[in-house]
Amino acid sequence: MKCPSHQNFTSISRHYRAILRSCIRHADLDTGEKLHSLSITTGLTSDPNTCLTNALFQFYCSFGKTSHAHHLFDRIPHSHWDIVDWTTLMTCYARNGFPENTINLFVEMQSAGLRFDGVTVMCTCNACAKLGNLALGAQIHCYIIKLGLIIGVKECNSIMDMYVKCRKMEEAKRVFEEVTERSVVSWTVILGGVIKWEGVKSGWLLFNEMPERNEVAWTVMIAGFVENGFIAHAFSLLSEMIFEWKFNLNHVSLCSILSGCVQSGDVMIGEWIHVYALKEKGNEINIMVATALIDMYAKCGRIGRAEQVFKKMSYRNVVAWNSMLNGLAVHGRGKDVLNIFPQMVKEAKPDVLTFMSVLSACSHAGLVDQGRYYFNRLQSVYGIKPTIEHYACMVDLLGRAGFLEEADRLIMEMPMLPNEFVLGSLLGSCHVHGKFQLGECLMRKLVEIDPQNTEYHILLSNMYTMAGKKEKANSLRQVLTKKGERKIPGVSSIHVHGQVYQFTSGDKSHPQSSEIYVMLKEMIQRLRLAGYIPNTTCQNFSAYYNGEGNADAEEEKEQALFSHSEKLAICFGLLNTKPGVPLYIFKNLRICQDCHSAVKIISKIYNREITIRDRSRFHCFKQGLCSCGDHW
DNA sequence: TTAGGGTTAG
Repeated sequence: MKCPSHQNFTSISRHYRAILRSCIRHADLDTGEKLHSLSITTGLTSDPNTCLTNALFQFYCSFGKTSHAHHLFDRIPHSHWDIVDWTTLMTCYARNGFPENTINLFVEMQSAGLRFDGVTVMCTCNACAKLGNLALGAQIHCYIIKLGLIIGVKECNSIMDMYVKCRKMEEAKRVFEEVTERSVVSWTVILGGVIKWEGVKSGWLLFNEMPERNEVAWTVMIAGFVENGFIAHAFSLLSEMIFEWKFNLNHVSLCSILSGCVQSGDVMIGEWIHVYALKEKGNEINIMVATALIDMYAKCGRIGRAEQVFKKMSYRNVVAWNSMLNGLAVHGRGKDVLNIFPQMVKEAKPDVLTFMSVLSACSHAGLVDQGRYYFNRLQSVYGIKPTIEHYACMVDLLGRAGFLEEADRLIMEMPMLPNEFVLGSLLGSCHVHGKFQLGECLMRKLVEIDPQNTEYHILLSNMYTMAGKKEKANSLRQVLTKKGERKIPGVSSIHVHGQVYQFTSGDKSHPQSSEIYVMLKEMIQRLRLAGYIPNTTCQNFSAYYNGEGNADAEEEKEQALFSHSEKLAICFGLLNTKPGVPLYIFKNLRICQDCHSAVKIISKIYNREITIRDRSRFHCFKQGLCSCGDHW
């Protein structure tokens, strides 16, 4: 090919830049990339002085292609770098999930002696907010005050947001007070913080004080109600926003509200959002909304609905696949995860999270060989360096299945130091499989790593109790008494007719309490007739914590078991729903062994499907069986 | 270049 003359270069380069600007405007990544290839083959970009490099850099930044953008940034001669180039790359990193790179660039920029401007403040504070990096955020704020720099409302808003995300409400409010011309964004930043850190009720008072409210403010308020289980309020606000104020929900609002549903476990609002999204967009829902729907349905116990949404998607990226795989994994559908995984490989490149779902699916379903198979191929076949989370999944898988020595060996071979999740998981397995020596050794290490956590003492003490080693169990109790620490109380929530009801162990605060306890008594009788034997082996600590000092009496232990929060929630559900209606319960801790076997029988004798989401997974009880197949 | 609400885990 004949080499174009310099004049040609300049004119072609000008055309290319115009096309790239148009690609940005029309979200046309494909054409821009083709143009980039063409510019390389024709030698247009060989001269780094050309403005084309800068245009390509801007182009990749606008599409969030961080590595391409950074490569081009490096190709711009350093003498040509200006503050716009720096902040464009920093914003690109902050927006696309790499806020630590934004911070690194900020530090680099400072050491290069460049002064920062308002945009630098905004994107760096945004990165600090995302990372919870209060130290740097506050430092930038102090620097601005010290130098007496005059900044506008936008910069103030990002500083406020940084404080809000770092849970420094007083500082955020102080900045808010100082802003003379507050915008709707200033108010919304504070609103979000108040809802999160001071409660949804305080947020509601503030929302009503706001001089102006746009769709973001409405979305924040609604999501706040949904997250906190105020479903009726959320519904009335949603209809006011849409029908009276004529606001639309965009894909961000939809995702935000769906994420609230996941927090509170409410599926009613989630279904409403699903219908809205279908009405707006027909059959093709935005990929992020569809992914949020999959996550919401899966985490609200409706795995079948999640699968329906997933199957209807015409294009599925790695995030969509991960949501589906994770949903199936927490529902104990390990075999399905392994069955659809080859399909995923054809459609998207599996990442770190994919394998966490695959390995935890194997773990929850007891598929040891398959787990080993994928773990051994992580690096060699999929090019993924195993993280500590992968090791934790693997230790969990091996430990649950009784391969404790293999799990222990794996911990020794790990290239990083084990954390409390890895060791805690193995201690749990020692508890199940009665391995004292290993258990004792693990607990010593765990106490060093995480001295505040009392769960490990409880586990080990229960192990001693089960083995009849009362002295050792008692000495551990004394350690806890000295420390004065208390166990996190178990709370179960149940959704009935769009309302959330919460129960703690032995709870008598509900207005229907007497009815609930009558129901409970009757239920225990029916359970006993059906062959249920209370499992009090792990009960000594609960009774102890309930303040029942003479907890040795078997009957007291049984009573404590009977009033576990999930049993109370089930009684409430049975009393307040029609026969055959499935019950959905959410628990903050792991379901105990006794409740697990009791609920299996309850599902049969009351002919109800009962789904319990505990801290780590779902248990769907149906006709005397649990979907976890007792692997948990 | 332009602040606030957003999808996968822990």
